[in-house]
Amino acid sequence: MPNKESKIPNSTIERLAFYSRPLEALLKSGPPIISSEKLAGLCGVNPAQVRKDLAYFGEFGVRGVGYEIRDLLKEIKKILATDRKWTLCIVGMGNLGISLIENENFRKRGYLFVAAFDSDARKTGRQLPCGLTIEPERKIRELVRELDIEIGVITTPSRAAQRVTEMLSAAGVRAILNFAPTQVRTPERCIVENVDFSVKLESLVYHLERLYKGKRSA
Amino acid sequence: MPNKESKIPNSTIERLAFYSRPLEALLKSGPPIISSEKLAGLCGVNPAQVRKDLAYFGEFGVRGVGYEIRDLLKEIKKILATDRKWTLCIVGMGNLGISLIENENFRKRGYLFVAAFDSDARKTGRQLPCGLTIEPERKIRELVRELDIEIGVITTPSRAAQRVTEMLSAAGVRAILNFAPTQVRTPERCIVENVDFSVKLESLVYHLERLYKGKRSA
DNA sequence: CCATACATGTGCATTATTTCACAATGCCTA
DNA sequence: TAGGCATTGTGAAATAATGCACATGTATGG
Repeated sequence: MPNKESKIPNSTIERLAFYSRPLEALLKSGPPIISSEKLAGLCGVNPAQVRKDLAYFGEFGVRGVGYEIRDLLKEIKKILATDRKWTLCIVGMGNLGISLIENENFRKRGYLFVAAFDSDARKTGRQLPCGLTIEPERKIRELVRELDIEIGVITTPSRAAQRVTEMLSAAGVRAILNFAPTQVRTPERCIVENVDFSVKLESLVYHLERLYKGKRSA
Repeated sequence: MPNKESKIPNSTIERLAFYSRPLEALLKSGPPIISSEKLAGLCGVNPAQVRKDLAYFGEFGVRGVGYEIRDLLKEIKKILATDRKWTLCIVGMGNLGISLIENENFRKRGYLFVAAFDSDARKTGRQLPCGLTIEPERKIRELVRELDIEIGVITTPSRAAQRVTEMLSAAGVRAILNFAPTQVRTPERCIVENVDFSVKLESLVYHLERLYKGKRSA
């Protein structure tokens, strides 16, 4: 693995994650080999794209044959660093927070929620179905260190997101997944990814609207 | 508005939605005017990008001055077609489904959930806090027509996503927002947007891992 | 009424990403 | 062991997105 990795598009990384979905499904019930063309078809992308994305990281296929699904999946997981466990905490135990922490998919993929926080005193102390107890926000610092938490997930209202970001990164969290529909600024070396549902919705209605009124522009 | 719109990048559309967040906040408590530089700063993008994104749709600013926040927001909403109400339904009333349907942000932005479906007979008939009753999936066809539902939101497990997509699009839904971590194929003229949390998480851990091991590649 | 300051709108260069198209290469069969 | 088939890996072309830099136009102050 040379330093070819210097400039890998972020979209490649997201696609790798994306490829792994159908691969996992095929692992159970499919043939042992898949071609870039088949995989591309399943993911709705171009076959050359699949090959190029993989080529950034090595040669995983066999010419004239294809990719062994089992191996390919293992390689992708190694690349993405999902071949190990990650410890997470979540801040903001509203409906969304609860749905994430109870979501089996995360656990299955090695993302372990080990702490849950909320600022609301009526919620703290309550035990969740997954076994965790909701802690007050002031314990963030202590627990992040004690439990060696690497990633923080924010599911608070927008107005709290910046404050929580600062608490988390000050406590030593290295990355943040932010569900609040607001841009958070991170001090120093802390990575953020935003997930904003309504941005997707708005992109959807934009396109919808153009379809209604005949696409009479071309 | 000429046919300049023929080839507008999708990223422009998503950014427009993105710009509207800080604008809404500023509307309440800020000055009435903003420059592309300020807005860009708030959104973490390049000022020229902001101007170019807007320029696809018209001239909304005043040279030497900036953009009037109130007007700009109105224009963006017009562009995105969020200046009107949209009717939605949701399929899959697990934790995630509930958190979406109860989310006030959607209602405030004009996205109205008017029906909720689930295939589980233990859930159907139950009334939600928002007032809706969970309906069985077989009523999708009937209710989509009756209530003139334009957008379907899928929060089912992966294995059900494709089936539900087909039911929705057959019933006449024009667009689908899919939260299941799987690629759905839409028959004909139905638009899909996917929201996949774990893809974001995996992109996050990829970058995290590279930071740990010194970025000794450049 | 002119000069100055400021910020937009935009042509163009730059950079990034995607796709094509084909040489390289491993499998299989005879 | 050679020849044919299939599919990868990859340079080079095409396409797309971003950012610069400046001409254009507006407001303001003397």
